[in-house]
Amino acid sequence: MTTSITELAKSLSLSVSTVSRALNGYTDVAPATRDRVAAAAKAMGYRPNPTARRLVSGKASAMGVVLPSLVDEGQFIDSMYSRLLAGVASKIEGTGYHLFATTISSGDPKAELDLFADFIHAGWADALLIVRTRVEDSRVKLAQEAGLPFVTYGRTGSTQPYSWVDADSEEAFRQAARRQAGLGHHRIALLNGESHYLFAQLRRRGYERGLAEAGLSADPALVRDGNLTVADGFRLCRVLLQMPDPPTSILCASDSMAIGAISACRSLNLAAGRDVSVMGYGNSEASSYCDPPLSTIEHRAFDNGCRLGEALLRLLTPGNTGHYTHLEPVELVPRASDGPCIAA
Amino acid sequence: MTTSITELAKSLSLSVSTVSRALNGYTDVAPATRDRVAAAAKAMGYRPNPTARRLVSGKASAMGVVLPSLVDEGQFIDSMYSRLLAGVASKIEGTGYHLFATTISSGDPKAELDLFADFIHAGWADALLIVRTRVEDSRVKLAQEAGLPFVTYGRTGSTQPYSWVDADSEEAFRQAARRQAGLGHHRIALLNGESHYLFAQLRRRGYERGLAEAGLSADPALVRDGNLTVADGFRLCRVLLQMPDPPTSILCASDSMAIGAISACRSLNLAAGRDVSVMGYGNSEASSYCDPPLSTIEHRAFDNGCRLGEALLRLLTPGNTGHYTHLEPVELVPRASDGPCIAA
DNA sequence: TTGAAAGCGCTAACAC
DNA sequence: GTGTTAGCGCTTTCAA
Repeated sequence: MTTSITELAKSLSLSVSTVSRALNGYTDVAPATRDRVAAAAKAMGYRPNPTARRLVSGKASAMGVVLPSLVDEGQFIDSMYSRLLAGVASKIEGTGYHLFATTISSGDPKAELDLFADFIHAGWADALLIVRTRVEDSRVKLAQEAGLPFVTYGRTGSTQPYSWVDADSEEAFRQAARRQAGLGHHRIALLNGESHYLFAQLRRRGYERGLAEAGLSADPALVRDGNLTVADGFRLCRVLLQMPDPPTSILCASDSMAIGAISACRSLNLAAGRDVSVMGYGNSEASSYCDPPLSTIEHRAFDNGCRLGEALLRLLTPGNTGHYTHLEPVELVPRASDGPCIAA
Repeated sequence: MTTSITELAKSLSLSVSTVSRALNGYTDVAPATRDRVAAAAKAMGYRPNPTARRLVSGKASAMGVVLPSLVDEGQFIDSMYSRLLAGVASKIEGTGYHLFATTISSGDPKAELDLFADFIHAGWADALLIVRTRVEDSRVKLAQEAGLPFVTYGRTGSTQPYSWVDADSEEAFRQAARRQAGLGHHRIALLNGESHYLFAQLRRRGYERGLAEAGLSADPALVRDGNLTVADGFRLCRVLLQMPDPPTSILCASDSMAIGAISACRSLNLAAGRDVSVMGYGNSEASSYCDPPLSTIEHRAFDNGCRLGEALLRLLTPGNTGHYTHLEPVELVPRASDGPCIAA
C-alpha cells in the first residue's frame, strides 16, 4: 500500500539513513545516489509517513483552532469566524503548516474543558488559536500551563502576557453611541453578547462612555444580553420596543442581531431607519443587502485573521521573542437603518 | 514537561509494558499494581503521546473534512456547511474520534489537488468527508486510489460505488418550478450554482422537469450560473430583470442568492412577493427574517450532517460492508417572497 | 560518501 | 502477573 522508507532502501540496496538523507536534501550524499533515490521514490510513489516524522521531531506541523461550540445553535461556525479563518488560512498556506478547525461541544462546561485539555495534549497542533475569549478563560490558562504556544482573538482578564489580536469594539460602540446621540436619540439601547465574553464587556463600556460624553445617562434596562443570532436580535428587540418607555435607537452586537431587530420592528409596524434607529456590527455581506441596508461597523474580520495567522507563525519562528498584540481599529459604516430621532 | 510512559514506569520500578497494560485496562495485571499505576499516572499528569500511539496503531482516530476553498470569497465556510458540520460533529463526538475541518485553497486547480493529495497521505484522518462534489471529482478518485475511506456530501459522476448523502434537490426544484407554474408564472428563471457541481445539474434537471410537467418550455436564457452568494444573486437577478422579456419568477439555488435577488428587485423598484416571485433554497435562519420572508426549501443540513457522521462511523466499524447512501427528502417552505403572477 | 545503531513513545507477542 | 523483546517509520549521531 504505502511504501515505507525501508522498502525503498531495500529496493535500492541502500541503507535507510542514506535514503533519508538523500530525500531530505543533505549535502553529504553522492549526486548520483541522490538522483537514483529520487527517481525510485517517485516511481514507487513514496511518501514519508508524517506520523513517524512527528514522533521523532516532536512537531505536528499544524495549527489548530478550537471553535466555541455552536452545535446547540445548529452551527459549526458563524460567518464572522468564517471570514476570520479565511484570513488565517491565507497566511498559513504555503508555510508547511496545516490549519485545522475543530469544535468542542458539550453542554457541561467542565466536560468541555476536559475536551479542550485532551485536544491540547493530543499533540495535533504546534500552536493554537483561541477565539471568542471569555473574561475568565480557562482555555488560556490550560494552554499556558501546557506550554503550548497560542494566540487569542479577543482579550481576556488574564494577567499573564500572551499574544492576541482584537478589534477595538470598545471604541466602535463609543462612536456608535455618540452617533445616535448626535442624531437626537436619548434612549439608546444595546443588544449585547453575554457578559462573560470580554468583547461584550468592552462594547458595553464603550457604549456607556459614548453616552456619557454626549451627556446622556445610561439606563441598565436598555442593555440586554443574548447570543449573537438573528433569533435573539428579534426576541430582545421586541422586548425593548414593548417597554413602557422604549428606546428609539438600538445598537446591536452583531449584524445578525440587527437583522433580527429590523424584523422585530417590522413585526410591530415600526420601520427601522425611520421610526427606530438600528445599528449592527460586523459589516457582513447580508448587511448591505437587507432592507433597509444596515448601518453597521466594519471590523475587518479577514484582516484580523491575517494578523492572527502572522502571530501564529511568529510564535513558531525560533528567534521569536515577546508577545504580539494588535488592536485593529474599526470604522462606522452608516447606511439606512439608522436616522434622526423622530420623537425629538 | 510531558511525562512519558518510560519515566512513569521507572518511577514505579515497573516495566513499560506492565504500565501500558495497566493503563489500557488489560485484565492480566494485579489489581494492586493497576491502582498504583493509575495513582502515579494521575499524580505525574501522565498522558499517552498520541503520535506514538498513532504510529504503532496506524490509526489517526480522527475524521477530516476538506472544505472547498472560499478564501477568495473571504470565507472559510458558508453557513450551510456550518450547519452540516454541526450535525457531523454531534455524531462524532464521544466516539473517540476527532473531527477536523481544513480548507485547501489555491487559485490553481492542479495545485489544489496536490494539496488534497498531501492531506490524504499526511495521515491526519482515518476517514474523509468530501463536500461540494463536482461531476468529475478528482478528490473522490484520489481518495479511492489511496484506499482512504470517505463519504461525500453530494454525488458525483463516478461509476465506482461509494458512500454518499445528498439532499434531493432535483425533486426540490421540480416542485418549486411546478409551484411557480401553478401560481400562473410562465417565465420562470433559475439562478443556479456553477454547472460543474453535480447539485447544479440536478437542480436544473428538476427545474426543467417541473416546467415540462406544467407544459412550459424552458428558456436557456433564464438559467444563469453563479456562486451561491448574496452578491451574485443580486448581480444575476438584475441581469434577468433587465432582459427585454424578463422572468416573473426566480428560483435561486441558495437563500443567500435569493436575498440578493430580493435586493435586486428593490433596486429596480420591484417588490419581491408582489411584482416578482422569488424562492430560495436552504431555509437558513436569515430566510425567515428578511423582508419579505423568503419562500424557500428546507433541506435539513443538520440532519444530513448526522447521516454523514453515521456513515463515517460505519466506514470505520470493522464489520462494515457495502456502501451507505442516503437521499434526504426536501420540503417546500412557502412564505411571502413568491406569489401569483400579476402579469397573468 | 555511506552504513550501523540508537531512539522518538508506545503497543503487543512471547517468555518467564 | 510481570518483564523482555521487537517493531511502527523515520531522523540523526557516530563510525567506517
